[in-house]
Formats: sequence, C-alpha cells, structure tokens
Amino acid sequence: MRNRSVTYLLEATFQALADPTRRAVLDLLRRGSQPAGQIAGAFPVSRPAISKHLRLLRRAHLVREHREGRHRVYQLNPEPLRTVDKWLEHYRTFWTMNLTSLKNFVESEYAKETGKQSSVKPRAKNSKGEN
Amino acid sequence: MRNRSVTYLLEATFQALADPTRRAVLDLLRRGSQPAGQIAGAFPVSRPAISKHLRLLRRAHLVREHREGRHRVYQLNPEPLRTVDKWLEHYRTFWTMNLTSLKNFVESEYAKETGKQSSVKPRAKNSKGEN
DNA sequence: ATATCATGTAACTGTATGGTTACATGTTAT
DNA sequence: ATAACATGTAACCATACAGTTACATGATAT
Repeated sequence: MRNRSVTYLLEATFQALADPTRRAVLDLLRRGSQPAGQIAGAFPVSRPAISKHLRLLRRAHLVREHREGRHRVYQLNPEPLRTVDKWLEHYRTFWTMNLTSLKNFVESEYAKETGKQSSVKPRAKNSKGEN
Repeated sequence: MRNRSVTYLLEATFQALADPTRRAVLDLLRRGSQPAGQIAGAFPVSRPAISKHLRLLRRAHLVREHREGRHRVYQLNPEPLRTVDKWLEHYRTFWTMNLTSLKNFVESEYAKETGKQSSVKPRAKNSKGEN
C-alpha cells in the first residue's frame, strides 16, 4: 500500500545513496543530463560497473533515462530526495534543540518509562551502597 | 581524527538507513533511550538480529550506547542526520526549481487556453516545420 | 558460588552488491 | 551489408549483510 510504497522507496533510495560512486554520479547530473558513456568516463571504474550503478539509481527513481540516437541520456530526478527530506523532518527538531536539553529530555523520558533513575546525574540512590 | 571524511560518514549513514528495521529502531529511540532487549522486543526478528542492527547503527554513530547495570542503553544521536541534511542542501534548490518550472508550465498552459499573457515568454518558433 | 538475566559474538546460510571480462543488441555511418 | 560505436547483460568472484541457533561474557540476586 502507500505506506509500504514509501518504505520501499526509502529503502531503495538510501540503498542507492549508500555508494560514493553513485552519489558522485548524482552530483555530476546536477550539472546537466549526460549519456551513460560520458558518465562512465568520469570514473576510474569500468563502464559496465557504471552501468550497474545506473541500474540501481534507476530502480530508486533517482535518475530517468531516455534514448537519443545511440546514446542513453541520464537525467537527475530529485523527487525521491524530497521523500528523504520529508523523512528527515522528524529528526530535524532534535538537532535544533540544544544538545544538553536533548540529553536531559531523552534521559527523563527513559526514567519515566522505566521508573528507574538514570545513572548520569543524580547520585541520590536509596540505601544501596554505591561504587 | 576518527572522522575520516564526510564521504565515509555519509556512506555508513546511508548504509545504516537503508534497512527498514534500522529506521524503525531510530524512530523508536526518538521517543526515548532504551536498553537493547526492550528494542528487540519491539520487532518480530530475533534478538541477535537486532544486536547486529545496533552494531551498524553504532558504526554510523546514529546511536550511542552506555552501560547501566546489566543493560546497555541505546540513545539516538542525530548528528549524522545533520550531515545528510547538509548533503541534501545541494538538491533542495533543485526541487524547488522544479516546482517553479512546473508552476510556470501550468501557467503557460493556462495562458494558452485563455489567450492570456503569462510571465513565461512565448516561444518564437523558427522556420522549422511545426505540426 | 551459583543461577539468572541482558547482551554481544561465532558460525552458518542465502542473497545482494561491486567489480571484472566477454558477449549481445541496437544505431549510425560507409 | 558491414563496420564502428554506445550501451546493457551474463557469468563469475569476493565481500557484506540479514537472518538463524548456539555459545560466551558480565552483572545481579540469592
């Protein structure tokens, strides 16, 4: 379903972005569309290797391809990156928060859930001996 | 420095984010730190499987771990996601640009239909045959 | 000391990835 | 038709990973 689609899209996208060569291909395509051979020429690996990278990028819909004579021109499609951006949204609040207050927040949440005292700050344990 | 390079960090991060279970773990930790066992309890896979996921998340520095008695409490570390956010920046302009061109496209279509002038310059076709 | 709990690691399996070279397919030029 | 070009795919190899079960380690409680 939709939820499944987003999950799958994110999976394919992150997977595609995990490889430095593929990220470099995207960076390259930011400057403009290019045929496969020209893309391959920009990297120190074999042409078939790039062909396979392009396949993964296609699978993630990060690039589109159209034929132009005997060339296959690849074009950047930023759409999936927007999905990544949206996914990041949940976490953005975390780093805008001051790191110290984040730490406190997280630890107090843990304390609430477990009823246990977090080991960091307060030493006021009950009658138990410390150290 | 342990921070080899942004490239390496991005690689480990995207790699870690590629798995839906690991993303779910992060989503869980957004609510608060938890010991490994409790995290594992939230998923339908075996505990060692989660343990390995946590190892990858650790490698990407997406979580931190500290011992608390016989528990190992895992805490979200959003820092690498900030790096991802920064990486996305290059592409963000891209999709806002796409939205802009889409807007222009829609407006020009509207103009064609109504004969109204829009902000998009009318294409002066050359002598080439048009159908 | 011993049992129990919490957790990581080893060993193993099946699958995917990243790389290579060799080959197939389709397009353009002669 | 044929040669040359652009590109993808197959076959193969090594490595990584996601999952499993069995085992090792370390902390608590008795």
